[in-house]
Amino acid sequence: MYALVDCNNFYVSCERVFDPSLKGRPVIVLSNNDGNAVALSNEAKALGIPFGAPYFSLARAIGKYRIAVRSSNYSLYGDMSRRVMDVLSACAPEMEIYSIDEAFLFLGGISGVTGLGRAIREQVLAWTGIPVSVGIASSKTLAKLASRVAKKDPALGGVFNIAEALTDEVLASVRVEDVWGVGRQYKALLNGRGIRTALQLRDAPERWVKKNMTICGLRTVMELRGIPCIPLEDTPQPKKAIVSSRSFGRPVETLCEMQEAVASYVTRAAEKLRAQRGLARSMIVFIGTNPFRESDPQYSNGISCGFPVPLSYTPHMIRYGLRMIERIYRPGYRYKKAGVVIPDIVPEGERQLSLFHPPPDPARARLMETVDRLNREMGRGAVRFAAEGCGRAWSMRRSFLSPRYTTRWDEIAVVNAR
DNA sequence: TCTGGGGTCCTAGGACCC
DNA sequence: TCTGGGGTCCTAGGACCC
Repeated sequence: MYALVDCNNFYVSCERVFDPSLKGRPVIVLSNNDGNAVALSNEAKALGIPFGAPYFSLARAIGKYRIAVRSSNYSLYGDMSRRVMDVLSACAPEMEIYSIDEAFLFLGGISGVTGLGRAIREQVLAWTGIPVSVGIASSKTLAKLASRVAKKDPALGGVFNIAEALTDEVLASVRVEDVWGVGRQYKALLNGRGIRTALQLRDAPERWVKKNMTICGLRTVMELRGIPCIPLEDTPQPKKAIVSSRSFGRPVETLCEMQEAVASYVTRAAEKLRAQRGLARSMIVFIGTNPFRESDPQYSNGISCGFPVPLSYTPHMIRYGLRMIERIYRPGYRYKKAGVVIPDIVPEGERQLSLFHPPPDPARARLMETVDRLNREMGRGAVRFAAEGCGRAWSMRRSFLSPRYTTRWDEIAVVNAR
């Protein structure tokens, strides 16, 4: 048996733990750069605010319904996620952390799984303040579906074991696009064939599914039939690619500012790279204007560059990045976004040396270790490269940011100010 | 003034090899 | 008169997830 534990409205719940005045009110949390609503409290959902609505389009509703707004506070959400996962890891022999707010548990020969689900829910709530929904079933896809049902039906008390219900009725009540693995394109394809519910997808012909939805779609169907096909991945795999990109808080026009931004993104990507003990064989830099401003002249471009030897040394990578941005930058445009991709990572232990280049310098490796440790312990940006710039007027907007309650001493919650 | 960021996997087709 | 079979690697594009 598998359980899926899913935090309810996770970002909103994190904000509420430290700001109880948000309880019972409609609350939305915005994406980076205060772009779109990416988390909504139940009260906000009830007002009909759609997931992903652009912030500027919500101005009227926010005033009218006194909706509380927060910018994304990933320092806070990341730390709260770690706390939730810590609690969960003690509840089952095997666990897969699936996303910042979800984990699969493997409940192999455990009896009384529904009771265990209730205990897990109570413990997470008591120890972290985060409410969760628990779905239990014989496959991961069904467990996901069960947790959705648990979240939607308050009578279930947050826990639903699909084995204790009439499975056909449950599956008939779930729309096909709400099945894990069915997105927009497959919804259209399936609807066109008259398949509208999870039950109909479960009973669809295997050959047709394999042909039209690849082996992944077939796995989904088998999982809906209760046959587990998607294994639990209990050890996190190192990333095969690393991306670091951001939209700008305001349009950027000068090469100088673009270079600052690219240097910052390279720095961040290199940090992630070293964290997983990887080396970059190549790097891509891309830039673009704002496609939503159709009246503006549009330009976007990317450039890729292979390194003579794999590396993770930030100053060298910045030097490449600056050269690359010079090649694709064109004056006269209002740029909205830039980013850096490391598409092919090699493990540090498999470093291929070159006859024509000096071997890696241990002093440089120590320097990077020290920089990473300082930034880890004292907060990101404690040590920066000059190329990243100082003013950084282009950096992202976060107008409604809550304090980093759990990771910065100077922002810790105050219980009673008097 | 105004629309996010970071990932994964699968398939088809072409180049190339013996 | 007549021209196979099997395999790998790479890339682009498309689907999905949170």
